[in-house]
Amino acid sequence: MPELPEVETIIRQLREKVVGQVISNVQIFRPSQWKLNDANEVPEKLIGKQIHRIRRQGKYIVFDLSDGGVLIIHLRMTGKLIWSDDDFEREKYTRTVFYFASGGSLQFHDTRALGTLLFLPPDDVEKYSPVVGLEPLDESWTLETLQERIKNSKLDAKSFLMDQKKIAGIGNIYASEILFRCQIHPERRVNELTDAEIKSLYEQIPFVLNLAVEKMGTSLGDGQGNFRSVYNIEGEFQKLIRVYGREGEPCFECGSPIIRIKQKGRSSYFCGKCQR
DNA sequence: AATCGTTCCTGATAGC
DNA sequence: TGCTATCAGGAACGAT
Repeated sequence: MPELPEVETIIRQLREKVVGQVISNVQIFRPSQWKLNDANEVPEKLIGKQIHRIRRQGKYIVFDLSDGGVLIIHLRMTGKLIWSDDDFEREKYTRTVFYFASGGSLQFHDTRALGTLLFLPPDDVEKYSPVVGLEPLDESWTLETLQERIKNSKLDAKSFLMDQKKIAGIGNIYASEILFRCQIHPERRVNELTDAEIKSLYEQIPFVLNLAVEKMGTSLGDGQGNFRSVYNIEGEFQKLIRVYGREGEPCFECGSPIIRIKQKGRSSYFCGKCQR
């Protein structure tokens, strides 16, 4: 499932292939995934537009077009963006394909079809922007701003990390991994954390996310959500996973079995001995 | 204003 | 064997 490191990996690879390119065609096989748009009108509005810049906002992929318009894609759980230099076989779950004037195409592939796409013409850009919280890899990431957000929240630590309006980009895998490295129990209320624990979060959140970017993301299991980058290759961070998906297996630090609980309907994995 | 529960979707898996 | 029920997950949405 693409979280910040996976989306960052994707946009870095997309920049090599797509910036400066002009969209020559758009094929839409699942119109319902286009939000706030009549999908029928999307191709004619996008054809001829040049990709000026590609950036990431939380887990959103944002394409800035040369005329001031914006294309926004969110991959949710199973979305993938796969580049092809030449002809390709359209797969069963290819939902939208973007073609480019100087050759090549980008397939939006999404098994569960929960991903979303959105086109904003120049006049509408101001009306809509993905609402995301602190960016852990930006200069705006400071101990003071994190402390302030934590003090004003009654959420448990896991839910706090997952809340995109608090911190942008952390999903289920990295939330568990970060809390393990900070030795914080996922059910602790954030506004009851010690200063040392908040400092640990402040340092470990960008550390873990940066490390995962270096490893080009996490590709776990062989299920629908298994991450692939733009060139259809796996990441390497799964080799560094300490707790996620390891229920019942021994903690690498102390040997006691990793525990799985549900918080807000999501699985959390942690070591009951190492995390307090 | 902050937080909670429901909904979207489909392949894999468990249970009968 | 073949069917049905449940689960996984992020975020928009409406309710509290």
